[in-house]
Amino acid sequence: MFAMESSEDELEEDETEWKQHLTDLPLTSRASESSLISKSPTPAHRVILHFDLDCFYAQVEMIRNPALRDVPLGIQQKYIIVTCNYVARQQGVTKLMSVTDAKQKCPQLVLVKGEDLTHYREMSYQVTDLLLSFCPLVERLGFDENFVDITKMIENRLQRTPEEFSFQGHVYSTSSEAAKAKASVHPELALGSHVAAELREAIRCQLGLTGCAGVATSKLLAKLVSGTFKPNQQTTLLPENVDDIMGSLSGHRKIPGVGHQTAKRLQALGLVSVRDLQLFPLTELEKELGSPSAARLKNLSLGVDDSPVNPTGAPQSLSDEDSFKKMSSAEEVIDKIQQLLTSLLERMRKDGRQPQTFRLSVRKFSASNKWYSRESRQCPIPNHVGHKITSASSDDAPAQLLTMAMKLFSKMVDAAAPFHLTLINVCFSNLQKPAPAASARGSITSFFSLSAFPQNSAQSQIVSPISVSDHPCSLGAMTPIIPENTTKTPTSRDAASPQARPTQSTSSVPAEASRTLTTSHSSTCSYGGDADVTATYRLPPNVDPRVFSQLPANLQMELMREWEQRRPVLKIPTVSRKPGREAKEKKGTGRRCQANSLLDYFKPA
DNA sequence: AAGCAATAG
DNA sequence: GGTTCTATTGCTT
Repeated sequence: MFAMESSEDELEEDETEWKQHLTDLPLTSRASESSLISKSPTPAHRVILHFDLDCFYAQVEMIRNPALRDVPLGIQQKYIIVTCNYVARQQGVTKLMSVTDAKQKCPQLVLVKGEDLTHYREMSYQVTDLLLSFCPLVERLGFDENFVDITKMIENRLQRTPEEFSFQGHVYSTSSEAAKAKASVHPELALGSHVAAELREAIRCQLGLTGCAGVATSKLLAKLVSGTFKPNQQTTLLPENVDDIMGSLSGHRKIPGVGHQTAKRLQALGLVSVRDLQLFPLTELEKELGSPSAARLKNLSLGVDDSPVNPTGAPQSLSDEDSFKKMSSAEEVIDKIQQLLTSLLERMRKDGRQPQTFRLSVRKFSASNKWYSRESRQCPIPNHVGHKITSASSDDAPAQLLTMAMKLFSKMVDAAAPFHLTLINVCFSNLQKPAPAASARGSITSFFSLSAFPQNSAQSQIVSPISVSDHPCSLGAMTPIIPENTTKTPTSRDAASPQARPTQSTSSVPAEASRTLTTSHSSTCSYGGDADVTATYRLPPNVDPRVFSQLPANLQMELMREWEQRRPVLKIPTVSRKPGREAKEKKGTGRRCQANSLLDYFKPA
C-alpha cells in the first residue's frame, strides 16, 4: 500500500538502450505454429472472459438472510473483516480490516462469522457449474473468480449470424460514441461483451449473485480490465488499449503473478513501475529470476499472455484448518485435530473420491520469525483406511486417521518440550475417482458423468455450445434455479456425482457428449470391442462382463485404467506400526482410552 | 514422493 | 505487509 513511487528520472537515461532490447522481443508466442498435431492452433484472437463476484461472502450471507441487505455487513474470520458489503464500504470499512478498527469506523456494523466456508464453497461451485453449462473451458481462481474461454463459441456464432453489434457495458478508455465505431473492427470482442452480459444475467437470475466481468484477448487482460468499473459492471479491452491499461497499473506488483517476493527482487534491481519492467533487458532479468520466469514476466509487463484457460474440474485437495492465539497442550491438539478431521471427513464423503495421501500442517509461534512459516508432514493413506472414508458404514476411519495425524505431528513437534502452535491444518490429496457402480444402470450413469466433464481442452474446443440465448434464463418466462435442460448437465455436478479432475492421458471420450448427449443412446452399443478387452484384462468381481463389453471402447479403457490404479499394488509400509500398538488402538473401547493411547505421542522418547 | 515457497482470493 | 481459510503450481531433494 505504501509502495515507493517510481522516480522515473533515475531510469530515464538508460531507456534508449533498453528499448533496443524491447524490439527483439516476440510480441506473440509462436509456440503453437510449429505444432505438428495442431488440430486447433491457438487462434490469433481469443476471446476470454473474467468474472469476479462482488464481495462474495457478504453476498452469500445477504442471500441467506435478506434482512442484511440494507445494513452495513462485515464477514468476520477470527478478529478481522475479510470482506464486507457496499453499505459498509461507504462507511469506510475495507477488506482485511481488524474488527476493532471496523467497529470504530462504523459502530452499526453487523458482523457475521465466516470461518466455516461451507456455504461459500457450495455457492462458488454453483457459479462455476453455471458457467460450465454454457462453455466447457472454465478455470476457477479462488472462490469468487472464473475465467471462461469463449473463442469457439464466438467463432460459431459469428459464422452463423454475422450481424452487427455494439458493445455491452464499458469499453476501456473509450467513449460510448467511439465504441460504436469499434464494434465492426472487433466483432469478436463486441459479441463477447454480449455473452459476458448474458452470463452475468444468468448468474444473477439463477443464483442471485452480482459481479463484474472483463472481456479481452487473454486471461491477463480480462482480469485486469474486469475491475475497472465496480461493482456489478463489465468492461471490454480492445487490443489498441493494451498499453494504456498496462501503463495504468500503479506498479509491477499489480501484475497478476507478481507477488510480494518477486516484487522485492524487482525492486532490488531498481524496478518499480510496469514501464521499468518493460524496458529492462531480458538477459538481465534472467540473471535474477531464471529464464522461463523472466520471459513470462516480461511478456506480462507488455500485456502479452498466451496462457490457456485450464478447465479446473474438481478440486485436487480438500483441507480444513483453524488458527488460534496459542495451543500448547497435547489434549488440545488431539481435540482440535479430531474436530478438523470430523468436518473434513464429511466433506470427503460427499465428494465421493478416495484420498491417497494425508497431510498435517502446523504453524509454530516464534517471536522473531513471525513470518509466514508452516511446516507439514504427509504420508500415504493405507488402502483399507482409504476405503473406510467413503464407504460411510465404517466408523473407525476417524480414529485411524487421528492416529496417523499424531504420528505426523510427532515428526514436527517434540511434545515433551514446551510448544506453542498458532495453526493446525489437515488435508486430503491425491484424490482418486470412485469405482463406478457395478450394475448396468450404474455403468450407464458413470458414462454420463465421465463424459460430462471436459477431458482436455483440445477436445472440448470442438463442442458447439448452445446459443446463449437458448438458455432458459434468457427466455424470461422460465422459472429460475432449475435449467430445463436435458438429463444431466455439468450444472448438476454435486455431491452425488463428483467429477475427478480431467486426467492428463488423452481420453477419446467424445467431447460433444457434454452438450449434445440426450436420452437416445442406441449408438453406444455399437462400439463393442468385447472379446478382446474382456479377455486380456481381469475385471473386478463386481463387474458384469456382459455389461462391460457393451460399453464404448474408450470408456472401457478409462475404467480399466482406473482399476489398474487401485489394484492392490502392494501394501505401502510407510506407516509402520508395531502390532501391539495397532491392536490396542483398533478396539475402540471408548474415546477416553483412545485419547490416552494417543497421548503416548507426547511422552519423552 | 515429500516438503516448502510463492501466489492467489 | 500481515491478519483468515483455503487452493494451486513449481522448485528442490
